[in-house]
Amino acid sequence: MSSPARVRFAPSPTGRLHIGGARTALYDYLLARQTGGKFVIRIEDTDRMRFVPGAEAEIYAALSWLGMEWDEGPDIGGPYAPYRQSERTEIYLEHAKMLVDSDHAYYCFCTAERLATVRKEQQARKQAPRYDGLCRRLSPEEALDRKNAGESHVIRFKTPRQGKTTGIDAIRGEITVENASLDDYILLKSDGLPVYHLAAMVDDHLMEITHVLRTSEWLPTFPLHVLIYEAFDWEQPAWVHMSVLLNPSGKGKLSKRHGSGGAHAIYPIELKEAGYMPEAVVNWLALMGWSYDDRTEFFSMSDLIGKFSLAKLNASPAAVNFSKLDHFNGLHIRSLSEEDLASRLVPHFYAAEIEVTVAQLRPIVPLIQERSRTLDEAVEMSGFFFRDAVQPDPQQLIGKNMSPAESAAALARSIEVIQGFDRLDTESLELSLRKLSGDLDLKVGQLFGILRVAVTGQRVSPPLIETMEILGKELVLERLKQATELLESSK
RNA sequence: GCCCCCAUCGUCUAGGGGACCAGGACGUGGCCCUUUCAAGGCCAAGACCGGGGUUCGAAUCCCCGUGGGGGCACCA
Repeated sequence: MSSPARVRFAPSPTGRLHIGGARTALYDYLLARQTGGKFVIRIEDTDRMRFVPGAEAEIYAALSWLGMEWDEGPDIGGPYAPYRQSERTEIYLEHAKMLVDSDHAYYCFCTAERLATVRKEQQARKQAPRYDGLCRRLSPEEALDRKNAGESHVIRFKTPRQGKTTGIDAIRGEITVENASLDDYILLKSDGLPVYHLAAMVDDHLMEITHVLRTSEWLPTFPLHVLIYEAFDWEQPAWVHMSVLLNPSGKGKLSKRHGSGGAHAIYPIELKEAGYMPEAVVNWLALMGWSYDDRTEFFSMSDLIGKFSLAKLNASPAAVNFSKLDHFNGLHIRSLSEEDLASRLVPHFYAAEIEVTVAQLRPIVPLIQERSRTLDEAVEMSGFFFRDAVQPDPQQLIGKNMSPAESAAALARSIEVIQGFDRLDTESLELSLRKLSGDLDLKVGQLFGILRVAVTGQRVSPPLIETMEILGKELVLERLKQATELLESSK
């Protein structure tokens, strides 16, 4: 184990937390827990225009649901508070001024309009859009005068015009760019608030972040960040640029909605509502861009904490595969205790307007645990247990290769057989019904199929005999009779 | 247009010069089991982007091409 890592998840509250962000947070969390370090949350809310109320709350909710507890953050504080960038504005201003004083940055008075014009001209000339350096040439005295006169200004980084800058990425090694390809990026906006390039660097340093995990979208400006650290004469953290998540088609960055036919949720909170379990989502997310070996794929959070390693992170982008999430969810459902599964099912039954208790659910859990891939699927399959009545499709009450009359007769004979029981017990009930199918010269599947639809109202259900036992003699007879009538009246 | 990154089955990946006529998983197809659906078991199809090097030897190293992704805001 390496020395304790201080890692931060630093989302901006501009929208909902999606699975890409959740995966970044997961790797942060794993690294922190594995090394006995700290997992901190920092909210990067320096963009007032894009601020979305409620976004921060959902970030917390999603991380909590996924099982990642943080050690420091805006809501719980910590030794490096405040953790919300909008509450740290003086710090950034102070640091921006430090860079001006050391000649690593300068005041710029260009208006947005001028910049737009310059950019347009450059693009027309097929040149890379970049600041033309007008204010970089101002003398410090003149700049200070204009600034003191109250002229609106920003602070720009004085990117070296010559040479190259190299940064070390933990996944890919050296990343080198020509400084000339970098811009004199704005560090502090005219509203006095910092931009990511300044705020994140300052905070990462001040908060003593040891590993910066972010997506590869930051690779192009990575050398700039290295330069900023150098300008402050700070020690570089370990830089880790993870690959981005792609749409299932492999075309383009993961976007809000997509789908071949149906759309899948890309927000953890929606996944939760759709019946996926946090353990499965974590397992699934962990494997998008990271792997352990050539065969192990089932991981609990504590497995991951033990086995995660930056060295096994993959540099190439990964297309999201939702059918694999279904698979993992099934795996995790099956790994739960029956008691646990029952209690997790309760809210999903409520969502389907079926009010049940864990105790009521307990007996049916063994019947559905092996055959459900999502919690919602389990509800769909077993909802009939708790509904007052079922509505079978008359067409489905007709057995395979059978006439309606033959089906009705089979139903009638089944009723007789069941009436002979004091209480339904699986062993003898199965024996009796199998015998009946022989007597009727039917295949077991034909008879059971009819009974299944009659009793559950569904073609797909848990095993028939066990289902009947749980339903009980009275209810089974009632539904069987109802089905018979349905068959008669639809002739 | 410029810059950066990436490149193994449809998808996620193992592989870091000989152990590879390339392994696992999802998905797909088939079979078995079977009261439906699952689960489980077995089997099958399915990939090293192309071209040059380096080397006795390249999926693995280098170069070029191509393809894909990302970035080029007073967003993050």
